[in-house]
Amino acid sequence: MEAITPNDTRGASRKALLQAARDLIVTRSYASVGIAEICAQAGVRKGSLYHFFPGKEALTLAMLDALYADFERDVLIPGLSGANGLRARIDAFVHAIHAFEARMQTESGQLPGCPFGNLAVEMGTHNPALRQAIRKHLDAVTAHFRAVLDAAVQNGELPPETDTAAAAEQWLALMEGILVMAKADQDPATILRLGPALGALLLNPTPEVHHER
Amino acid sequence: MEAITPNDTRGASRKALLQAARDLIVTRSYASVGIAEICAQAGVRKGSLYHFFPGKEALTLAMLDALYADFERDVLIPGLSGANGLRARIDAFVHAIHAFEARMQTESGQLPGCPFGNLAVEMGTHNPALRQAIRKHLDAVTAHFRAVLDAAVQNGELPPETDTAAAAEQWLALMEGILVMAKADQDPATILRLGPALGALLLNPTPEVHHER
DNA sequence: CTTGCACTTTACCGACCGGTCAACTAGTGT
DNA sequence: ACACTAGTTGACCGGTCGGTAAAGTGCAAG
Repeated sequence: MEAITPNDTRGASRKALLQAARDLIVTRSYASVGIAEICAQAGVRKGSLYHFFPGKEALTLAMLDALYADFERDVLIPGLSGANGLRARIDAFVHAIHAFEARMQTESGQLPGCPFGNLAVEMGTHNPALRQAIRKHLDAVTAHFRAVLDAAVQNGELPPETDTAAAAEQWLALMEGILVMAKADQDPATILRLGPALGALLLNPTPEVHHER
Repeated sequence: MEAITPNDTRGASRKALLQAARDLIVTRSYASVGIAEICAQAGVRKGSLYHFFPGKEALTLAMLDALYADFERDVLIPGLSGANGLRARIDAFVHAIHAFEARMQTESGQLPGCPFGNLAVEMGTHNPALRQAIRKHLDAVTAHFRAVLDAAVQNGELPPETDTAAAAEQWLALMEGILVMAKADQDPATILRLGPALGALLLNPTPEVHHER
């Protein structure tokens, strides 16, 4: 018999490795965290890691998938769908991000910024596999933003000719930039201070857009 | 006799080390570049590096000072002061950044993004000395942006009640975000595609600003 | 009882990490 | 001629890196 009780110890080491990799890499960086440290934190021997994953990169890829799933469930969807109206949704999203970063700083002593943006910056120039995986997750975030903007167009809160795809991309870019600044400050207040810029960017009729992509 | 001819070989190794550190760290990352590699690229033995610098961190700090000086001279000042009018200056700045990133990609095969933002992201959570040095350089960039915005207020292009300090910070945040996205894409076209967001953000009367800093 | 398999454990690999050291070289001022 | 010094050199340090290999463990199906 098999797979009837998935909630036993089967896969416990695998999960512990994914969680340890997440905790360490998110709060520091890919290169500064070693296999040995991940194994120690997970309470697993190195050989077991290589039983479940071909190597550090594959472990990180799997960790990012799980991280995005949790981020979508815990931050993205609740933060964007709670309120009604575009401005309220943007504000709610900013506060959801602020709460996430502030909690991380309380728990780990560090304000991590955006885990995906961080990895994109660190590995963008010399690890194509990781870069493309991150790119996919960022596109998924953009799709959520666009859905919110499309709803605002439907409501008449934004003019019907709004290029919601372009605006969603700008939304993500500004959010990433805000988190870079907050990380440089190591201060979650930076998120609240810069947050209003999102409203200024998204609630105004965007001038001529060169739609090239 | 001394210091009458600073253009001889005195300090040549030091300069070569700074340049090698810049080339390697800017196109990759701090952690992925080793002392040995920097020395090899500079044509200098390891012992000499430790004659001029106490260690890797100090070398990086000095490299960042030189990098900011060049960036200010070659990109910031020409890009911001050339044209007249706020919109034209923003556009010129975007194109200056685009040109810089496109040239870097041609020369080194990699689109590096913002070197300061990159280091802030990589070291922000676990190297306070580097983080604070980067914070200073980012503040210096913000001051340049603010001067441009103040001139626009003087011209009447922006309303007199504009909070130029806040707007300059938003300008930097959005620029950093655009460069994160461009690095994730490894495509300079992303800078031009997202560039118009800067105009949308800065040329509109920013709504209520919680001035807390 | 035995075979097979998923998983674990431990010892080990060569390469590289940042950093140290003492000896040496060459140019300078006295 | 001499001493001083800034700069250079190459050998060396302990520690860590990501990754490998082989033996061992426990459990479940036949």
